[in-house]
Amino acid sequence: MPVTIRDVARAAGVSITTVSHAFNGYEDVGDETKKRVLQVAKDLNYRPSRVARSLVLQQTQSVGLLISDFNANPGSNHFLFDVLAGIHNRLAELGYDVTLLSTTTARQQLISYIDFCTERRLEGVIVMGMRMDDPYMQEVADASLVSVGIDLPILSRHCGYVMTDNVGGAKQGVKHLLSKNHRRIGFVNGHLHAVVSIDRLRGYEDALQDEGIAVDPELIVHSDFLVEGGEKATAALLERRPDVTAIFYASDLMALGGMRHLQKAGRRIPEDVAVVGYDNVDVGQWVVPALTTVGQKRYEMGTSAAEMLVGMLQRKEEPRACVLQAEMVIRQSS
Amino acid sequence: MPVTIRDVARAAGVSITTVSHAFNGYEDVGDETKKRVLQVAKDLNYRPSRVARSLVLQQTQSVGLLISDFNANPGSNHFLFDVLAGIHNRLAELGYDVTLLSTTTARQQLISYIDFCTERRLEGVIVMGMRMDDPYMQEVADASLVSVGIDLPILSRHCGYVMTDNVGGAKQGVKHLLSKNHRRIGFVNGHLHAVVSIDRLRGYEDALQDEGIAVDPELIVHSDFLVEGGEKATAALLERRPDVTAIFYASDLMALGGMRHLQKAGRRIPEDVAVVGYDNVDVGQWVVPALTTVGQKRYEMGTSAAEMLVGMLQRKEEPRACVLQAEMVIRQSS
DNA sequence: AATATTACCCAAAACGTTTTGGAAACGCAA
DNA sequence: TTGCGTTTCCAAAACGTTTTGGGTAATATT
Repeated sequence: MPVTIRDVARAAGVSITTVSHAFNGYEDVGDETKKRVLQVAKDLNYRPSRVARSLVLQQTQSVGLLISDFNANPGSNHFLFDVLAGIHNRLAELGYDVTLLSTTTARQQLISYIDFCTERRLEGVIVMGMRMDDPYMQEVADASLVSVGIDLPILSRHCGYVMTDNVGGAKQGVKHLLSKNHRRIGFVNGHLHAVVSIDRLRGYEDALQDEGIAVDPELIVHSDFLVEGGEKATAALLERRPDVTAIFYASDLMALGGMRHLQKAGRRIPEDVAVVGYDNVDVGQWVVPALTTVGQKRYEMGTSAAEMLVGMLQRKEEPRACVLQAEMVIRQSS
Repeated sequence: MPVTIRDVARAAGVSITTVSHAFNGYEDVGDETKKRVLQVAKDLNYRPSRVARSLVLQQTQSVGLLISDFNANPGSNHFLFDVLAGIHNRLAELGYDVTLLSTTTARQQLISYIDFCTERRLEGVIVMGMRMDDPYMQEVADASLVSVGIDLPILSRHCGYVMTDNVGGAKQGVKHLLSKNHRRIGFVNGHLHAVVSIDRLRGYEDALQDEGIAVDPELIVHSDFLVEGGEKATAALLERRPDVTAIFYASDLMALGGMRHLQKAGRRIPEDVAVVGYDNVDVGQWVVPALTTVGQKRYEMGTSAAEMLVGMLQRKEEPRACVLQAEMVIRQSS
């Protein structure tokens, strides 16, 4: 149905070789014929088939975007979408197509994500929204497929990653609190099998130690990154140490839950207890008081991942770890 | 580099025809050979090339997902992401790949989105996040490419759409307010060149008329769907009609802005002024008081769009308008 | 014994490109 | 005349599949 290079060749009275050459900037086609071919092609609305092109060139110029399980990440959609936008836009600029792929897809069809990619001859893949304990992690780790992970610190022969500096970010958040003269600062962390939790704990400890303050284990409590969890964790923390003057949360959602509990318990924010979250979710600017938080450069994470991937693809660059700085967003809760 | 059907054929000592037949469920291959071929294929890690397959079959089994300009929709990311998840998941189940595409991509490379799709031999396209006055709209309208729009009420020979019932939704929102005995209900609408604004106005009017209440033009004010706009519009409305007892907003963001102003102005919510929004953004459940709103079934919009598209593709179904019911989410602000 | 049927298998063409290795035509120098 | 460079063009192979239209041998039917 669609018009082929052969149609153009026939209509212009030349060979398909000539048409191909005219399109691809070869020098061995006369000015006169070149103009004619191009005109005919335009008239016929000719568009070269990428699939035929991919077949002969043995490269598809397209990469996969693996988003783990789409619905498994409630509350982090804003994050994923911004990163996705960055990935797509940069990749488009660089001439690559991006094909969506989720682990549910693969599971539904009982196919590994590697198989999915090789069938489609995807040249690389960017992975995001995946937890370290996801069974697919092993696959991306050992794969010979070129890949870069978002917030997945695995570095291997063909696999780089980009993430934000979580220890630095947490450190900034706590330092901010310290600068407001808080000394008994609670920390509500996420579960410890998440990489970010470990790093943020490090940042928390580092900030205190820089100031010569001993880390008090009673001030640290673990939760699950979500609102309810933050609420309960805050209750537990207040029970144990009613004298905290500030709480640093490893996620905004937990901070939101925490603020809810604090307000119920009659503590004013920030006068009685200051609150700092982590993630810079949209919600943060609409709660009262607006939430101080440390945010990630989401869009930039996407563009960086895109650039790293094509670097590995085109210039055979080594996979590396790209860590971006976090950015403090100071609002009214602290 | 990757292993081809020829490699398998050679290793199994059969022709490529036989390998192809063995893989595709033909009956004319012996049990013995079939088993051998499959085993060899597995050993060699053979994966049939989709691009070769697409070329000969003349169909790619993949569709485009056009997201207008990615960054042009601040605040509606959550919406787009959920829809995207629905689209992708359903499409994957139905055996289609989805390729990302934004109008910025096309603009960058000075290529129309139609050309983008035909070059890649995409079989159809789902369009979302686009405004009716976007210059690309004309293209999707006259395109011969099979397509379905999200929240884009254009119906043509090859083009269907899915959207939520905005007049019904607005009607529900206002009826809810009426049921709480409010009689002077303000309406902060979006700009009128957005289709949804016109429908929501209709719903507002219908609800009042059903109750025998005259529509008072002084109670209606236009804004821009965003927070600041809602804030100003609310100020203007209160100025003009200080006696309103409830306000219905055409977007949650405007409602958020409105609540901010109301609280500044010393009006209690919902005691003095009840508030109902539209969209069910995540934020809504975290502000105090939590925002009553009318929401769209975002994920379901995605799956519906996916189903409509493959219906048109595979069963030659006629393009149709699929309108989903809105759902009231009642919280504390009303 | 001849013929029809069945069960397996395969060669070759096709899909729409790119690229290689010339060929034809021409001008120019020997 | 011959030989040689240029310029402009093209035929054919290749990419990895699917599908058509057989073919061969063994078995069943007459």
